Amino acid sequence: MAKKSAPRWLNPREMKAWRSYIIASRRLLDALDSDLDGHDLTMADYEVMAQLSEAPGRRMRMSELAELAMLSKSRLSHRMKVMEKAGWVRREECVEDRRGYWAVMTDKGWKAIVAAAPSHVASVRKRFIDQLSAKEQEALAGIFGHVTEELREQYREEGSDR
Amino acid sequence: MAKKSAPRWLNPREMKAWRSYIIASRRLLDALDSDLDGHDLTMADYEVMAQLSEAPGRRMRMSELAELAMLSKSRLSHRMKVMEKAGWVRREECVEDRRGYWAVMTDKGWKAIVAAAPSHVASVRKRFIDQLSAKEQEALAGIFGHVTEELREQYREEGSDR
DNA sequence: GGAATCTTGTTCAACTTTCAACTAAATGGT
DNA sequence: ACCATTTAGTTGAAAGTTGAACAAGATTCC
Repeated sequence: MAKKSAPRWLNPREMKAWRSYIIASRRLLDALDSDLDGHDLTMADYEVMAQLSEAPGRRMRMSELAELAMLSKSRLSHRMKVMEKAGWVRREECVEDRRGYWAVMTDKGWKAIVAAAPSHVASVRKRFIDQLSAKEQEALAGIFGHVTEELREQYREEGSDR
Repeated sequence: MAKKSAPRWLNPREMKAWRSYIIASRRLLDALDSDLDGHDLTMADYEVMAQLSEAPGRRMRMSELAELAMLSKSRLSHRMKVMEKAGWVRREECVEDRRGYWAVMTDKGWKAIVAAAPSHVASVRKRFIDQLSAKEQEALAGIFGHVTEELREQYREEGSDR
């Protein structure tokens, strides 16, 4: 990336945008994670459980779940083992594609996520969403929607050669 | 947190702001990290090196460095061991406070960060900053500056009892 | 001066994540 | 039908992270 040519450093405005973004993000994510402590969940595990809870039948193929929760297959596999031990999920062999498995949320898992959700949402509100005006929320959605879109496009362009 | 009372779920606008923010952030950070691969650096290590490179004499006390790079002391300690082995930094006993150490950037470390910086900045630009208009950059700085400020305040309030 | 307390930084053990290797089943072309 | 390739998912080892416990030096306060 950027093999030659004089580097264009960030000007003060750009630098301020970038720094305040990463600093706030790290602190925010840390705070949200630590708010979840009481429920024996990390943000990543919460995300897995939340996605699964919304799937029809509260079940989903491992790959799809990994995709939605933005985890590698390997990572999901390891986390599932832990959550399975905790009795929150179960894995079921998939009949249609016998290489695959279903991740299935158990009743206990459902109870756990239902118990955690209100406090997590409250935490997201308090630390972030309620700090923003409606206008700011819309601006944010616009900005980050665009960033994701662009990343996807860049990925398509570079995708092969990285 | 939020012991009782009906949970206020996120409305669509709020949800969209929140989701697009975390999704974009995860993908963005992943992309930036993978752009750094070629320099044998992670974002966290880059941050450590960058901070150190800007300190007077390119040296800083471990605690201060941990603070600025937003790492726990333990984590920094471990990373330093790795970077020391790579010859990028050195630890020196501190005379003024004999419990402490100086993290000192070596010439080799300086060369490494100088080599990595242009491509990292280019990557931040391409993936993020250059995607934003000046107005958006300012909006972002405002929003996240405020979030950090508020988190700091919340921490002061809760700080003791968590 | 000295006991209690705080701070600095490391270490150990437990846990989590990554990366590459692997099995087994599905798909596709000929 | 057959072989090559792709896809689903797991595994094991190595690397990274966390958090509590710790040693040793600083500070405070009497």
